[in-house]
Amino acid sequence: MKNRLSEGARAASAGTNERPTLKTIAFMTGLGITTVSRALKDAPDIGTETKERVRLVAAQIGYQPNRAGVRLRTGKTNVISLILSLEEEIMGLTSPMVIGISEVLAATQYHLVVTPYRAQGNALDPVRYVLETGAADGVIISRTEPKDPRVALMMERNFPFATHGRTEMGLAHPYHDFDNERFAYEAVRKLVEKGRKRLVLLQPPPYLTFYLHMRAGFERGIRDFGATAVPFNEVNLDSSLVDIRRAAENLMRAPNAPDGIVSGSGSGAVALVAALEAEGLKLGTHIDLVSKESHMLLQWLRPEVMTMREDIRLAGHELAKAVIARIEGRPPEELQTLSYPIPTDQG
Amino acid sequence: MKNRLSEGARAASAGTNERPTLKTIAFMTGLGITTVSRALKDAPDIGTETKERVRLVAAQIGYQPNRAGVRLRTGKTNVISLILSLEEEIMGLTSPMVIGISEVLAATQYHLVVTPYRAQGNALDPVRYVLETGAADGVIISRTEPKDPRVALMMERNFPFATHGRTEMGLAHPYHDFDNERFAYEAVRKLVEKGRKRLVLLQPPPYLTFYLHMRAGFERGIRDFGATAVPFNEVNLDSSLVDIRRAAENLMRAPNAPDGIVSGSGSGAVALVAALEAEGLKLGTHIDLVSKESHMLLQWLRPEVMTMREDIRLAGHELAKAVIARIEGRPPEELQTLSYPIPTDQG
DNA sequence: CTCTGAAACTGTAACGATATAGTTTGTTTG
DNA sequence: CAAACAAACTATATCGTTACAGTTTCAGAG
Repeated sequence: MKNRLSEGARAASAGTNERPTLKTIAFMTGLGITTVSRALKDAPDIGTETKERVRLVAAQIGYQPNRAGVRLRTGKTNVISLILSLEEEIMGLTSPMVIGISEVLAATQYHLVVTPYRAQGNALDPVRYVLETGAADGVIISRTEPKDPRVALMMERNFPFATHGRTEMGLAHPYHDFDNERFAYEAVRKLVEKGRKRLVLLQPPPYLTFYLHMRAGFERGIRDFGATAVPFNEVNLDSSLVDIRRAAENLMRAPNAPDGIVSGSGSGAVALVAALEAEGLKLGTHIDLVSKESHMLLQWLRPEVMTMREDIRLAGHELAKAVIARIEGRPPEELQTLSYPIPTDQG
Repeated sequence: MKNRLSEGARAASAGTNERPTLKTIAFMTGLGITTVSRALKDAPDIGTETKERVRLVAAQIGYQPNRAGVRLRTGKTNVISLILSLEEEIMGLTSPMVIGISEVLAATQYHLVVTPYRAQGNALDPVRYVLETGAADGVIISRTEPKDPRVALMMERNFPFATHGRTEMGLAHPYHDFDNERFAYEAVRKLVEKGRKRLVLLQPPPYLTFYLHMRAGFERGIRDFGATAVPFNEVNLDSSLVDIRRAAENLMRAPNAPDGIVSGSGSGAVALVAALEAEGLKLGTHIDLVSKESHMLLQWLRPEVMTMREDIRLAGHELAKAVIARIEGRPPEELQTLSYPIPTDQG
């Protein structure tokens, strides 16, 4: 008894600057540490009035559970890991994604840890790291492949995660995706409405799932609206802007050059525009361009380009909510969302 | 003895999937847990051959210290916290900054945690959070003010941090900054060389340190090169693009409109360009524009705009290296770096 | 042959939290 | 009135690591 009292006194009296722990509250309320812990968890075997008192004191002294203590004892990290490709910079998707996720996590106990990997070939490494070290309670990945080994691994281990992009493995998992099929289909429609017939798609690298979607939408559009697809496989959305520009310049000089282009990203469209103009072609006159974009810059500098917005920040919101729901045990089927191209006002 | 043996056996034999701990290694080598811990730390009271053996076994079974254990015992989190404004999205600085920091941290034991805050007025909250909960070993902040309360607080507590941007408090702390004075000075020089005389600056919000720098460079340029400064205080770099555009349109319609503009950011320049063109002005003919930019879009779509690059990814590198060095005890004076505007080839 | 000291190793407690298995108190019941 | 039970609370052990204070062993000194 005397023992506990003096320990408690130390915990409480250091006062001014020491961080309060359960022991501090236990001393202040005269209760046991276990009781305090259980009271704060609203356990059924603690008296109502006691819970009240404990909560009051805890709030008063600004108690916040020590994360290391909880993590060591329970394994719960209260961390969500965003695994991202360092190459993703090119697309500039990182900012709004990080911000979107942060906005949701800010209202929870979760922290966001960014775990990068260098090349597409190493995409599995950070996932393995998280699984092996238990570094997070949940993971968000992007750039999914139809048969994605990361998804396979996490499903097998029953580890909570959400993907930006879908897979095709017959496994239900949480995801958020942009409807690239629809985007490409509508893009073709717009071009054909402008009288364009020979169309090109600046597409994602072929191993990513959304390549399939965008390609499918493009081809469905070609069929439905009666246009012709011109091949353009020398570069893709992961290529450098310089390479895209060069390839596009060659394309436009070739016989049977296209008169309409669909670009899967805003930065890709910038390179395309540069190429077209270098070749002396005028947007809206000789050729038309429809592009997806996630910021507004293209819209402002080249209003002739028809754009459809993809809201990456929203994607961050959805993905964060999905992982958390998954951690809380909600079934994956309920955690799948799709967002649709937002048509931009044409000026 | 028998007791330890059986515990060790459990630790080791679970084998296939349990994560190895010091206990596992202790059992495998026949040593005590303390010895293993000290051996891995290369303590002087452990035999050379023993260290060798321990290291070998540890590597073999892929031992990685449990972060929660270390953190609970020592207080060392192995976390760097990047504190960022959710408003920063506008400028699109977040992507390359996060990536730059990640690239440096990847080679260390540190994880990157992103801690956001909503409005400029709440900038102190996340810093307090980190200090109070010991959530990180070091902090990176941006958008510094001349008298920055965050800097004051962390200096007072002797907490390791680095700032993106300088302060003016007579306190030496690690920072990385872009030389905005030089940028604005050179920008004015370029404009005057083009024959422009009446110049405007789209500047940062006045409470940030780099407002002072950019303003000083601009005014020094005005004096040295013999031009006139036209006031433009209705908007700043934090304003929405729509507001900047509207303000710029008004400005151009006013009597004594400027014939040269310096823009402190690429996205600001986009809004300015849109305004100029809406007013029927042609870049390079009626007016000239010099802008800082961190990506390449402006360069590609409006080569008439003279740009100077700011390498944010490099800033991330420098900041990450600086906090870590500070954590390791290096004096702040040695951890201050400046980067200079990178002139872009004009096409 | 004892003593000293260095080298090499180890047991114990503690960091803060929680799961588990209690204990205490008081009330109900047969 | 004893037995049974529920309500409210608590001691102990544990997660993995490290600081601290030992212990053991052996070589060399006296």
